Amino acid sequence: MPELPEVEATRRSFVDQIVGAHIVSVRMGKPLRWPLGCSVESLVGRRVLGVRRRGKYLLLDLDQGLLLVHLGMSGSLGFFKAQPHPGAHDHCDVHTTQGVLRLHDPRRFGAVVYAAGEAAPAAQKLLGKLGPEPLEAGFDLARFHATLCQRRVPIKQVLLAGDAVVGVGNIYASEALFRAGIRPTVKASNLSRRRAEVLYQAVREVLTQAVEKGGSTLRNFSNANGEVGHFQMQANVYARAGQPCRVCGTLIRLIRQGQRSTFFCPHCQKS
DNA sequence: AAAAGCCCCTGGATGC
DNA sequence: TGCATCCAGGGGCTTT
Repeated sequence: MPELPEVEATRRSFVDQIVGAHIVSVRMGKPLRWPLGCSVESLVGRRVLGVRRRGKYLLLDLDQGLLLVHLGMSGSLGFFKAQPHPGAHDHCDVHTTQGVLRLHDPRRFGAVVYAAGEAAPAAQKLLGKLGPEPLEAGFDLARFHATLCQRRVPIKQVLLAGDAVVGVGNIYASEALFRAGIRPTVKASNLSRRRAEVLYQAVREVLTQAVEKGGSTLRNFSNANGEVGHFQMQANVYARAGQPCRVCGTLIRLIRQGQRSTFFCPHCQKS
């Protein structure tokens, strides 16, 4: 369940260690969600110029092309100075002159994809339809509200869809709606401009706090240095069904929306 | 164009 | 103790 905060925490945990490194070799394990899109040999000798994040994707900029990394829902990256023996769920090792970047992903919903450039079809297929970044200046309230107005489905599902805003997954959608005092079942197009603004701010605040806490570690997420996140300790609703709301004491409820669980407080999120 | 459902995968929890 | 079943869910894809 890596969402924006977990992906950003991961990025920060290894960017300084890998920048400037040259790729020595690449080992792929079992098939991931998508094929690499190039031969491993063709990556040898390339230099890592930087690591960026777009939504839940990490972009490793190379001196020629880039690697798109997605953690899926069970993926995590590790950066090791010495080469560790690969385990059963280590499906991609990028050996560099400064260490080994490893993707560990038991469920293999993750992916490592090569693209010749950000505008290349391989990259555009994954990045082309992504909405605005919530923590950047380009996240525009008017545009956010306009997108909500077009959607007749529950607001929770719009937050997950990735066109109004990127990086919000199942945990932070529930948390942001709690913070905004909005019931997850409300039709997105029914939200007033004022309530859209409250939600817009709530999304930014929740994600910002989560990034500061290093993300959430519910099962086994850790950043590239093996450090876990701590935001789950302050989750108000996620995974708290049947427990009292931290604000009003009402029992947190669990419902299903689009085959996913949603948590909310019936009292704090009346409509 | 929007919406709903499918499907990829495996570890962990639950039930008998 | 063991086996079957269910659930977790990101997100592209297909179908309605």
